[in-house]
Amino acid sequence: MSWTDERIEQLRKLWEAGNTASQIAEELGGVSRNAVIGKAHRLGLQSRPSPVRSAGAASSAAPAAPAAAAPVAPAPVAAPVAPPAAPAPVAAPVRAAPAVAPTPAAPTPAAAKPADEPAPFDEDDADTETDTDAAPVRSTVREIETAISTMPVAAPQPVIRSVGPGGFLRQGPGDQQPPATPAPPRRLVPAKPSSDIAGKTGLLDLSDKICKWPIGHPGEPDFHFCGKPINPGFPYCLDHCSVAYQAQLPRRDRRPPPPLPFGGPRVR
DNA sequence: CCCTGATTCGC
DNA sequence: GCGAATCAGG
Repeated sequence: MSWTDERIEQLRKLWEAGNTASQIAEELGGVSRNAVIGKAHRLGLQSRPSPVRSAGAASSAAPAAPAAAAPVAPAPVAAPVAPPAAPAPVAAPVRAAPAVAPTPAAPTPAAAKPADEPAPFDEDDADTETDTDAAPVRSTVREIETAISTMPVAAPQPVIRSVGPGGFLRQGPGDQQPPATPAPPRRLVPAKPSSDIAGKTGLLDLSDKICKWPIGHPGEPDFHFCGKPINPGFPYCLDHCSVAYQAQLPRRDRRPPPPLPFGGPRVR
């Protein structure tokens, strides 16, 4: 994987936003943490508070700003509650709640990028979670511990929502609980060619004007698509957008996505 | 142990 | 220029 202009730009943004090298590496994909750090330095990106900083104080770069000016890596969970009285107005909450411009206006491709891909087929989550995740769970525990230990005692957690480009409310990390559209219980039914989909939006009826949210599952006799008018710029209607798109979390804080029912986008 | 960023150095 | 290996602090 090479450093294309896009990737360099992405690296710059993420680096300046205060993401760690590991997070950036995962975000970009195809590169290691070291690659990211190396590249960042070659690009002359300003170094950030490093564990190893103190040793060679005078060695190279500027002695890294007086402590107060660098609120860079806030506690994962508690961060956005009290923005530090620091210069940069926007940069603070990056880690816990990615700064998403609340402008409902024209969604730029970048801003419109949802939290990864929408994942309509998610009623399998529970299974996946209990069955397959042994390792991720451990790191999650660690993170929770860290979060707790760094959390202000009994801080009231305000509900923070960011507004997606279409104007819908993104779900916060804490409130993904009730999926707005609970998928119907799965029934295994042998695929039958045509059946009782009369009046419903079938595969062949899809266009870029209507919501492509699947109702039911492929192979079921009444499998069809939502078909309502889309939320402009998105493949789904307003309702389904609010289900499909959630605020971006740092990768390490996410559960691995459920296996896709079809070939995924790309395996890394 | 885990994490982090910085630096080195062979390619 | 690139990035793995290494270093070193938290």
